Amino acid sequence: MAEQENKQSKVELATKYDPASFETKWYKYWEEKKYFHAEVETDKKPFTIVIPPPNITGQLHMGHALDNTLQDILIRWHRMMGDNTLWMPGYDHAGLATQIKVEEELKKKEGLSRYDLGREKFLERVWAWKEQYGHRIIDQLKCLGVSCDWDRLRFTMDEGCSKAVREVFVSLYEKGLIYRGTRITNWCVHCNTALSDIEVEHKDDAGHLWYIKYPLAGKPGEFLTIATTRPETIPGDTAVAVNPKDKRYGKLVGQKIILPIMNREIPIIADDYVDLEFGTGAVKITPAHDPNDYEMGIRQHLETIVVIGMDGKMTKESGKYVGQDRYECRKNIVKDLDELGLLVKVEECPHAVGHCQRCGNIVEPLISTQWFVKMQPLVKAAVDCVNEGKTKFVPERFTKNYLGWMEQMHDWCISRQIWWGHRIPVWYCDDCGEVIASRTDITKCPKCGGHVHQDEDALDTWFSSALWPFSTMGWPDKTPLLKHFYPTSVLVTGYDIIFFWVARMIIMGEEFMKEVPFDKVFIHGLVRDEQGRKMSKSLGNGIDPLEVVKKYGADTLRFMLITGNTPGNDMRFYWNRIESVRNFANKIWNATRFALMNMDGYDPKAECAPYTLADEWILSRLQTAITDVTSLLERFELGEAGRVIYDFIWNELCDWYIEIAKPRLYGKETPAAKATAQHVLLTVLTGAMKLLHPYMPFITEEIYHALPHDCDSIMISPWPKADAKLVNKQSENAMNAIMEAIKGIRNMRAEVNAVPSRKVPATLIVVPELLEVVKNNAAYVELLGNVSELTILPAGSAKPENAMASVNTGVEVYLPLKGLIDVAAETARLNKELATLDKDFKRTSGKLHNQGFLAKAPAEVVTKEQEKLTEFTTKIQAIKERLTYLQTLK
RNA sequence: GGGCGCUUAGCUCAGCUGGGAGAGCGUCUGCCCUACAAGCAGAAUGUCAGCGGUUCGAACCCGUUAGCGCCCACCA
Repeated sequence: MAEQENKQSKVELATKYDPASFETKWYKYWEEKKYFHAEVETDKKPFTIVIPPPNITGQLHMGHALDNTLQDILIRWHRMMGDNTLWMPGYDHAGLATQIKVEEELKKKEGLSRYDLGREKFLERVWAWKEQYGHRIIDQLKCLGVSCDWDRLRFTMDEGCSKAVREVFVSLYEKGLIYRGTRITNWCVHCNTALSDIEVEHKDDAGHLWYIKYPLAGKPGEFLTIATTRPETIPGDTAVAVNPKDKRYGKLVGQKIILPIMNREIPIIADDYVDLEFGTGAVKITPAHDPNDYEMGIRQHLETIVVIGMDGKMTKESGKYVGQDRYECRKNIVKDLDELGLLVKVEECPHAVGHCQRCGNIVEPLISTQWFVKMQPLVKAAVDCVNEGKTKFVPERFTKNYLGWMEQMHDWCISRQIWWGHRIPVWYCDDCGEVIASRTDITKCPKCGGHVHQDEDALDTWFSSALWPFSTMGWPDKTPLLKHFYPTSVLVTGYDIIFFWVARMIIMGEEFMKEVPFDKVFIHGLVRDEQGRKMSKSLGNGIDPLEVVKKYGADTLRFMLITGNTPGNDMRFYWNRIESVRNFANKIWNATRFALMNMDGYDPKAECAPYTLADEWILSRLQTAITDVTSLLERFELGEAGRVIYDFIWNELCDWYIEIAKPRLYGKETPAAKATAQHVLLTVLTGAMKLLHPYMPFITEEIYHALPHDCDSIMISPWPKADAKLVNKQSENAMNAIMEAIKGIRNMRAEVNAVPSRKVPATLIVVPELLEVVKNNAAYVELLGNVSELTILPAGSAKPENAMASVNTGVEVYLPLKGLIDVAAETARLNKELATLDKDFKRTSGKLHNQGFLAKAPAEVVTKEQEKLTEFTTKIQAIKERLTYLQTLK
């Protein structure tokens, strides 16, 4: 029997948990077995997630690790639940970001700009770059263990996604929801392109407010003082405005001013926009360089003079400043005004200045011709569906964020003056001037047959991202995939891209699918460094997830990222938390080693003895864990669910059950008893591994295979279901009482520094309802309390003399430590306990004497309080008796 | 100018629909006991930011104040 060839017990596990030795192996195994792949199974419930596509420029960072672990947990859990589970992966061409990267490389290696190469050649380079690096992040994701359906890997610029982009663009154009217009927009003079509003980051700059005298025309020596933060735009002024209600300036409206330096006459006008309180109440108007002035220019029919060019340098309209950088010009103009005696004063004026999200340079509002999406008609459906709860944000507070942003959204500038991306599918006829938006490329004008040329610009990257939930599933074709898996179940992403991405997906989903793209939006926070700072390249404080995986394993990183924080909140990365999770993995590892060491002769069909109290208890606890974990996962409380699993494995299974089961497993009882213990241990360990699998896929798979198992992989094994027949509150209560008694013994032993090698006798005095069960399980107390001689007496029995006492629920414990009792210390200890109990007693008793409480509190709460009161009373009485007794020893 | 979040043990954070304050790390004590020293057993430590309210009962709900942080916003 010793050498019986058991398929399961021959697997040897190393003494220490070494994730590197098996993680790669299992990932390959899963891929080979096609476990990640999903086909449409119409008889099953679909569960779908589309990945937030990482950029091809990207390296995996902690944000990705968190985001994808969250998704993987949900995906693996649902797959085990038997759902038809699809995780659609892909990556993003990241237009501007990638272009900048390739341009930098080109500059560095060959000293060339993209213009030197020309569009076609440059794009070849970007595609080459994409081929070389694009897959890097995918491979990195695999190291984390994510179970995406890689057979369906998509790219925002692949044929299908491009087709969807064209369809959406042309369709919106035909509906009049995309238009081309010349207006003031955010312009990055460094990246040389227009930007949408949200690509501009507003940061407070330590600016100045310059007060400048503008001479009144025909009234020598008279001035109107204006205040400005941007003196370099003075050459472009075409008016000075005051508020019509402003009594100070009323009579000046209609008069002219001589624009300093330019010596050009401009009118003084009245406009409600002007704030009476700010500055001097008179404001210079530069329609070409300020969004508000631009609006006013239109209202008031003002001239528009462009003095800052698209390159950020002053134009010839600025006169002598031509060619100067805008900030160089600012200094010079201030200096010149000062010399002219027109500078009144300068004030500190911190104000928000827009910076380019990509390059960090200050964005310039400039007039250019761009393509826009008209948002107002699209917003309503996207707002309604959220208000109606068709899409729910988790945590809920982000709903308000979303709705607030939607309400005040301006039209979306979608054209970019870049080459890498989806080229705008619009052609212009050189002959008749016809503008043609087309789903397919055209070579001549459909109207006059004339020559056509395509719009030079590319689309905002987020335009294609907005279609991701359905473009990846084959839209605009009516595919079975789309029919079955759309809308997706949940979208997992950080709060930082709700506006960029989530909002736009909802808008496009509603418009083109007439359905929300996802039922739930699960929002998480940022991973910060130990000091709470954002991880960034410039700070150099980023921690490479792959480094963590290499040192500690993907499972450890995953579990650490998910636990100990709450959905939607930022978290900090702590190496010591990594270590503590690694210790947890090691704990599991060794518990499994222990189980395997004691599986000799294990036969699942062997005759078993009846369950012991500990068996009933741990099986009952497992059912509770299953119920709790499942319901927490349903509510997206992944951190709490993780904690429940951790506690169950470490504190209940390892600390108590395994210890208690040892004698049976060591064969110190009957073979049937051993078989039972083996069976229960395996059942519970396997159940726990299943619960843990979504969090720690690798170690659980390794262990699953080491133990007797039913499936080829834990990841396709069924998710545990709580068995009501195994829930046993009575056993739990009895076991709790015994555990408390053991703790009492341990506590007292520690007080007197009784070394484990020295066994001590003990006496238990037990209430009637527990007497039987404690007697039957005296062995637990002897074993874990390290007791030599255990005496069990019914309540009311005479208490042992010269003994330390510990009063627990239902069980009093006495350690007769001959001559060892330190009466003073013992008295102090008991007094302290008494004080705590006294407080508890008073609070509980107070409640029970409160008519309001008795009348209004739920019956079960009242009952519970009554039970507590009895407990406290008994304990207090016992302790008091001891104290009296101790007095006699003095 | 709006909106949101946070304030709980020395540190980092949990505490889910109100009903006896928790974890990890750190600290202290004792242990290499045949799964695990990446471990075991035990211990200490909290006016749950302040104030007011609702309630029989508040860390939790409402109001308010303070500190910190974030997001949005076209007042030069």
